[in-house]
Amino acid sequence: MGWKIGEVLPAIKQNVVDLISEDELIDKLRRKDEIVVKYGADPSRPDLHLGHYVCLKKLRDLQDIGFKIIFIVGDFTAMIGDPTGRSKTRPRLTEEEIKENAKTYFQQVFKVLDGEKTIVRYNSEWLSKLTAKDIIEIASTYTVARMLERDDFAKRYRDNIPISIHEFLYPLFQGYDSYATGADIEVGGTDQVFNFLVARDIQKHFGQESQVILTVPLLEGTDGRLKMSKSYDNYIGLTEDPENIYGKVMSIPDTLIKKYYKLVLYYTEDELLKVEEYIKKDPRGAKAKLAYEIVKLLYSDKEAKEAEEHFNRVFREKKIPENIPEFSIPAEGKNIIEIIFESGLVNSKSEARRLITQKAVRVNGEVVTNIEAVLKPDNEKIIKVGKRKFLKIVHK
RNA sequence: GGAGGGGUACCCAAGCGGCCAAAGGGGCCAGACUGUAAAUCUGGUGGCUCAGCCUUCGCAGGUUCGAAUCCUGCCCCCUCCA
Repeated sequence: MGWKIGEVLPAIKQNVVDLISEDELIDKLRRKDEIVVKYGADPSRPDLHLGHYVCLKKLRDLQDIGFKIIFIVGDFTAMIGDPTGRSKTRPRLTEEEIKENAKTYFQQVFKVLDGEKTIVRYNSEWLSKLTAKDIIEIASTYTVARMLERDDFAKRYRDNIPISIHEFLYPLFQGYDSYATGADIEVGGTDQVFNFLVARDIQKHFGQESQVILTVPLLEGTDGRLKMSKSYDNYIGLTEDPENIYGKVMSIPDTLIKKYYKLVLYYTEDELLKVEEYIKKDPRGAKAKLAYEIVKLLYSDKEAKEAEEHFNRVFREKKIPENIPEFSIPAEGKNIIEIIFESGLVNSKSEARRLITQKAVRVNGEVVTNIEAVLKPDNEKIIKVGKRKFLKIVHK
């Protein structure tokens, strides 16, 4: 069949940071009819966010070109548990939990990738069969000095923060995954370059052609500083409801607007020039359009419209939202603190008390100042806590 | 294996017998100002039956009227030597 390199290459390179190396890629395209693309996923965290989307989108590009996507679920490492960092041991997952996570995982993944054409493999298939002898052979391909080149290892070593021996094994096993699947290309975020390079050496060691590395930029989260991640709580989840996605996009700093247009909406350079003008003229408008388009991308035009209407209603016009969770109280009434605690709006009664003291709680628009206040379900009452938590009081 | 240093709240980090629910910073929450932007200012940030009480300073005991602070044992981390 043969690839039209002139057409394929620009598509491959769009929104890519590292391509190691272009020559090798071209060489592979010339020689091979089937190009295997590997993507590794961590099943211990099944919630995907926009940061993952950037990567998945790139995989989709490659899938549309006609490459074969192999999606590897890292169930083996998830079962062992990877205590990266100081004292936090990652949860060890059982087989059932992994299967369960994988299910929700792929519901999200196949919003972007074509499920029919994607091959899913679990790395326990081959990793659990390795013998001590095999593992020593794999480990011998790398030196401690080279391992310490990895950014986070280097930093921890320098700062006297412990590094466990087995942590050195993970990059090696990831590399072995590439060998086991015969990967021609591996795709991931820029923070993966080191691991991907290890894979090249391991493939070579076992007499296989080295994979080409393709990395996409990391997307900063809603705080505008750190990469989007669940543990920084700055993420926009792919399965969050439209209202939340819209709201969260609206809360990103202006400096990020263009990047989101580029990486999530895949605007071309020409289009981005226009976006830049738009941002300069009307930053809020540019961001609202971004929020709209992202919801549309993940859901539909209809839901994007609704999310926008909801947002404008609640945050611009300061009106109450259309759908408010209800909480029933008995006819004789109930203390305000108990209401907002028991309904789950806050985590403790102390917190409820604090918020009232800070004038953050309103009933029908009136600031509540009295901690002792008792509400009765006689007429319609809407409680508002902070900027975005609402509760409707109903009779039991 | 030997010698020394260290484990404090979400994170970093002070405290080293009572005035410590524990300084300071970051983060986070709330309020003001806004465009749910940035910047800035203010307050808050263990729990509860909240002017009081209860639980927290690696874990378990002990000394004391009283311990995060002193003693003993254990666990973990770091550095140097081997």
